[in-house]
Amino acid sequence: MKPTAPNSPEPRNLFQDVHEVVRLIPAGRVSTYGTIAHYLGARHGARTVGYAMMAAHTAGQYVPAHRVVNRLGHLTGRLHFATPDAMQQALEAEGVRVVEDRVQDFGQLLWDPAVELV
DNA sequence: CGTATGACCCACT
DNA sequence: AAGTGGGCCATAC
Repeated sequence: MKPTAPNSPEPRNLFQDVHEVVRLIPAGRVSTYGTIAHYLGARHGARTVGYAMMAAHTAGQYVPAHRVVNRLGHLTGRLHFATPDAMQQALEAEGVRVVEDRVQDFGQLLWDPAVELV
């Protein structure tokens, strides 16, 4: 990869934090980029969270990126999965109803780490 | 080494 | 009230 700085034993990039938070999302629940970003303390970091999702496949651990949607409950990243329907099928497999790439009862299924994770 | 791109959200005019 | 631009991190060429 790339040689890290001599004083950086653990490069805790924001991407790593995002990946870890996403991994904490329980099955059957969904979260949003803005919510995670806000939890990390980055008001304008929502975009960075989205970038982290795309780079999720670079993480050593599995990241349930299918449980992360935009604030509108829209499956924005469905085209980035192995198949266009992989995200929707994964959500439905967990009991999440998805219609036209839109999560039903999104407000109820929304998982906020700052609230649920106390 | 510098430039460009990529799953978004909020604030301002 | 609606529309537009700005702000952020990391990786690849």
